Amino acid sequence: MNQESELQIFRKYLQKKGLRYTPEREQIIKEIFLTHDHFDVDTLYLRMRQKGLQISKASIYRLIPLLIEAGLIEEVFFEDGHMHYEYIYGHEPHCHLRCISCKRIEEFRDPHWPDMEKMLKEKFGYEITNYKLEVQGLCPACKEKQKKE
Amino acid sequence: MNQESELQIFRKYLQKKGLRYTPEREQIIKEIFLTHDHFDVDTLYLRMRQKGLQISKASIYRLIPLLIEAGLIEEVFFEDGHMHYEYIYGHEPHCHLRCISCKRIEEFRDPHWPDMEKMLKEKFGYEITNYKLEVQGLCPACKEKQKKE
DNA sequence: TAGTGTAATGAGACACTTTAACAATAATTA
DNA sequence: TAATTATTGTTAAAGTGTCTCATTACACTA
Repeated sequence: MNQESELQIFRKYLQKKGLRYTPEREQIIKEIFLTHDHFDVDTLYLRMRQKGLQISKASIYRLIPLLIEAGLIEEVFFEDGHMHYEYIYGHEPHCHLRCISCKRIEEFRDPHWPDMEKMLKEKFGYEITNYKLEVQGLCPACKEKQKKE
Repeated sequence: MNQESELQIFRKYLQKKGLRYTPEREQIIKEIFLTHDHFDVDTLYLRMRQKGLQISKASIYRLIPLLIEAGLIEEVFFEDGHMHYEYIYGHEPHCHLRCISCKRIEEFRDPHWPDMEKMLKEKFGYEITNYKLEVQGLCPACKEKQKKE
């Protein structure tokens, strides 16, 4: 791929803000970018500890708003008492379809989004920065299970 | 209007579940339905206290999942460390457009939702129960303000 | 009407996530 | 080198939401 790497993006962002690129931040970011998946602070923290990386939770919490502002990650939903995040840079924008029974999450593209964005810009005058579409329902498997009961 | 009242809906729901319709629950529900607006637990609690209605927070917290399951309210977004809810029964389904600067929230209809719902049913086999579309951006006023700076 | 079982309540304790304060440390700048 | 500023880990604190528990209210039956 010929797009800028996440680290480059982030270093530029820090530089612009007069902030520092520290070893701790690098380790956290690399860990996040390793899986390119949903994550939350606690599992990220534990995963790093298991690898022997000793980073305090506070540093993770402090890093998250920076990564969000740099456009690398995004809040996706609040569940089980804490926020879940998602790596987004270089990913196709997508929506979440979650089963209310088994909690499984599938991703899908919203083909209408470009139209919607245009409408919101024209009709409401907004400068759109991001959007989040979350659909809840029963997945096929859980639907079957409910029938049998 | 000739639709069932919220209280009727809720009483039916309780009956079906073998739960009880208590004065406390009635007071909370009436307070929620009074404004038909977004709310969170703490402000609802304080509002009731100011009116001299003494309801414990625990009762509000306990009631919320019931109201959600009865289809009367919905979680709308998590902000400032707590969840915000919205009365939905009898309301046109709508989406939220929020300004990241002034926090103002506007509502709009998503004309593409019926198509999307159909697609998700057919392509993913889901039985859809609800959807939440939240768009963030800069409102016209804040956009102007930023230009001047 | 009395008795029994279940649900609901308020109060407070509790668990948990996230933020803040602080002193120590590292990087940057003059 | 000295001064400044950002960052870190630790610890404390704030805040939300859940749980426990004793008590109360209700529904049902005898």
